[in-house]
Amino acid sequence: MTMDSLAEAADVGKQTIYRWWPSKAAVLVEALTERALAVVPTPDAGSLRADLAAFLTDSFQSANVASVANSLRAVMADAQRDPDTADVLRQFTAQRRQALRALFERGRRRREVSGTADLDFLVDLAFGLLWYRMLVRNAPLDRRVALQMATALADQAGSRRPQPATIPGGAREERQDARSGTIVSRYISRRLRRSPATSASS
Amino acid sequence: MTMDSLAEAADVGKQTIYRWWPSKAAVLVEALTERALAVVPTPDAGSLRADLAAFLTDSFQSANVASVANSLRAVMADAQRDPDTADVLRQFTAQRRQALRALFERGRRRREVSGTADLDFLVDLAFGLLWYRMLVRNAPLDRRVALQMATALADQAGSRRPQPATIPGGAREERQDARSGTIVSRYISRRLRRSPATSASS
DNA sequence: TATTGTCGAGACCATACGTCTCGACAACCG
DNA sequence: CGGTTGTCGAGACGTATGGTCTCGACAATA
Repeated sequence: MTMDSLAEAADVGKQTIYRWWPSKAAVLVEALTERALAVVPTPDAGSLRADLAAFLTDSFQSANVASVANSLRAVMADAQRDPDTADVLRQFTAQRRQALRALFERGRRRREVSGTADLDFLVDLAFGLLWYRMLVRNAPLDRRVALQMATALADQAGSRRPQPATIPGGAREERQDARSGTIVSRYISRRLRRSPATSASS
Repeated sequence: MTMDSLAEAADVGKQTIYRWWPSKAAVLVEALTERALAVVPTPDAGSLRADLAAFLTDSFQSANVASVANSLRAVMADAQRDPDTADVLRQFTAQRRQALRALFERGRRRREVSGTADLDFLVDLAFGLLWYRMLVRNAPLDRRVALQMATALADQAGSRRPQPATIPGGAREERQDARSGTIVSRYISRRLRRSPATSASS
């Protein structure tokens, strides 16, 4: 997924790509957005579970197409280093979350979703598993899992359990470490100080 | 999170780090593993939900410490480019999943978990949301969310709903695209062919 | 005092994003 | 028909970063 290989595959100069798009992430996300909108529509399937099953089946199937998954993985990786890429990724994921959230809101109008259900939480459950398995590659993302997810989400959405109240003093921001250095540099110092010969020198 | 900055922060030469660890990912994961084992124990809290609440509260809290989250994000990003880093990350996540899975298995002995519950699915729900919010940074990972997750997981684990059968022809492997090039290079070609002046040249 | 092994420092190589330059070519204009 | 302008493909270049290599310094030991 390098820009050189993309330019060569598209038979254009690298500079031409940068003439029309501001960054690598912009191109990837634009192509992915177009595909997502084309492939994963949200017709009314009659029930919340059926809506979810259709959306998730299509989404999971896209995650099984190598070049789609590779593009998503590349954007996610770059987003961890470049704030601009992170912004682009956030816009893309917000759009995808909104598409799924709309299904829950439709279900709410059908009285299939309880008034206390936390839709953001449920949406992130779905995309969380999708991204986790796509990034870690520890388990498949097949149709069975999509249906399982649809059932679990519809079940949770309908349950009338009260949500826990927001804790007043809850730490929302990332806390910077108190002591100097990161946990890693401190770990390195400590590990080397204590008889480095016993270290994991595999 | 560059190796130069880590070496400087630890007051050692870069080569010294590479003398005792095979790669950057190895150092990060070793430090993270030590911290995870030290900070997130798994005592028996009496019930499945209480066990989950303790584990998830601690895990989410760690994800709110900047240097821990940054290290995890760096390993995840590098794993998408380097197969060796991917292996190290898979070992780390497998260990974390096993720790959480053990809580469900304890719950199963307590008859709090139904025999048909898919523990791998439930475990990936939890870590999926944790990683998703840590990587995308779209919503907080506070104690309220941890408790919400504990409730939802305990609920799903106890439900006696039959799991969908595995689809026989389910595509487990990533399919390589049929046509040549990736969806991105094809998108670039198409977009530039059709009046590039109308493109998103923001 | 001489030998040996590890250390810190920094040069070095490879990769990849993004920029800059240059010659070619097509469209348009006088 | 010939000149101007703007975009194109190709590729050199700058920068950042992971990982390797080299070298002088120093500590332990005989």
